[in-house]
Amino acid sequence: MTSPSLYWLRNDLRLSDNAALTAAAAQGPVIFLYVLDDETPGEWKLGGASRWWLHRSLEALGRKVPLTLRRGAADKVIAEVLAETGAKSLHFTRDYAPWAGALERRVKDICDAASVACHRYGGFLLHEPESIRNGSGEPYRVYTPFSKACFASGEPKPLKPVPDFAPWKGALRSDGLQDWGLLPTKPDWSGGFAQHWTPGEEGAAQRLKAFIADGLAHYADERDRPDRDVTSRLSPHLRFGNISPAQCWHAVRAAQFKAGAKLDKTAEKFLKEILWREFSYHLLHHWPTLPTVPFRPEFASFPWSENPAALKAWQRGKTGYPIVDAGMRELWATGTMHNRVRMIAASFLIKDLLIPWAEGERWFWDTLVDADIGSNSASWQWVAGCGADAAPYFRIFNPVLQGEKFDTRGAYVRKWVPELARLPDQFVHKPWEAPRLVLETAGVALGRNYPHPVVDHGKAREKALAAFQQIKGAA
DNA sequence: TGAAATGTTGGGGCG
DNA sequence: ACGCCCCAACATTTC
Repeated sequence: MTSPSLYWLRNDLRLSDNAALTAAAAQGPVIFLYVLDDETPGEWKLGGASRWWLHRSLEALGRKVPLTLRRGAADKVIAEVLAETGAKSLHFTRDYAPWAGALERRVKDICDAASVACHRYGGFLLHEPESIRNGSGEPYRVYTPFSKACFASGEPKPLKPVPDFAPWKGALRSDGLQDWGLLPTKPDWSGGFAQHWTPGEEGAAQRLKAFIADGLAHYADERDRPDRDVTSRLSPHLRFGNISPAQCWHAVRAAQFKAGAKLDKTAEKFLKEILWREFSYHLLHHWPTLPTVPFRPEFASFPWSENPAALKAWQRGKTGYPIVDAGMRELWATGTMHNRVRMIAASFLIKDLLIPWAEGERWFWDTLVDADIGSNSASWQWVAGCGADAAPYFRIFNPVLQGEKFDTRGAYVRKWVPELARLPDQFVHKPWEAPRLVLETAGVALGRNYPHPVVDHGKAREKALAAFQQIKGAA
């Protein structure tokens, strides 16, 4: 009888374009093992929204293949399963989190000791972080040359179809998915999530198809508009590997090719966003302290504020700045936030409230369904001005102007901040400027059913610039 | 993948 | 008719 091959599922919860599964299937009957690992040292335990997505993804995958679910430190669990099954090979997709390298080395040692062939594959990224280097052999610290190097390295490899595989028939203990408690109970805040998302491989494929049909043509022009619906919303699918970046890339290229030159600009724009994800992981891999330590060392002495009340107002969408509050409420209700609004809300936390970026990073980690250790930390550092190739610190968003520019008629604000829905366009991004009568007519009572601004943006901006002066020249 | 402050220009009102 | 001023509109610089 052929001995089974062990396929360790990680952030690759799909069957198609999956190098690890393809190789495992070629070796023998496949054991599909997923380990819920809250124990590996140094790891960031999954946040609440991510756990919801994980549950739904595993549920979807479990309808197609028999899953073995175990809980514990992944290396220990793998050792157990190898011993229980006599599997002779292990296959997995590599991960780039700061704690993952050591874990993968321990797994390799376990395999070596048990004479099991250990195989590691890429696929979570288009380019392995080691493979993209600048002229002097260093990792890139600037996005634009990085992205050019990616484009220059050619198109991603052809996609792998779902392999023929035979699930292993041996008896193997598995936890019940329900018993993992990944879904919220008291209270169950996930109602809005189910309306917005279909986690899993099928959902990802449908989302990609819908994006190419409905969003891509306007992506370049309207991707910054939260009142439109042109973004791909693929990020959580990519985060958990419901889809691979190569699948997204090839599908967009195919649509571009089919449309003649018509989609060239907009397709390029989308591919560049995929490359921001690559860049984030490139940085994370080469600078593994990215989640906690400012990339630019002078920011270590930045005079941040302690302000628990303001932090809470931000988290709950009660800052009194409509575009910020709309974003934070969208996040709470759906597990996502439009990209432009993420920048505005993050800038507000960091620069208007002077709260450390890591507080925002932590909140997003818990509330975003696409919370991702690479993109999350790189993006927070980017907004804070302390990251690699970051926005300059003094680029401080004005939440009113940003709202007026990108949510021109306030449709996005009205959707997520219904207490402002009846304000005229002119005041929907700055209710404090509306005359008393206008507020009354719209049913807005500032300080009662919608907060006064927690800070005055003009003064907050001055304060932020002064704080920045304190670290200028420091290192 | 900004915003605000400051500088420059040019058309029109007006003495 | 001409110069002067005002001030949008646009451009540049600074944070």
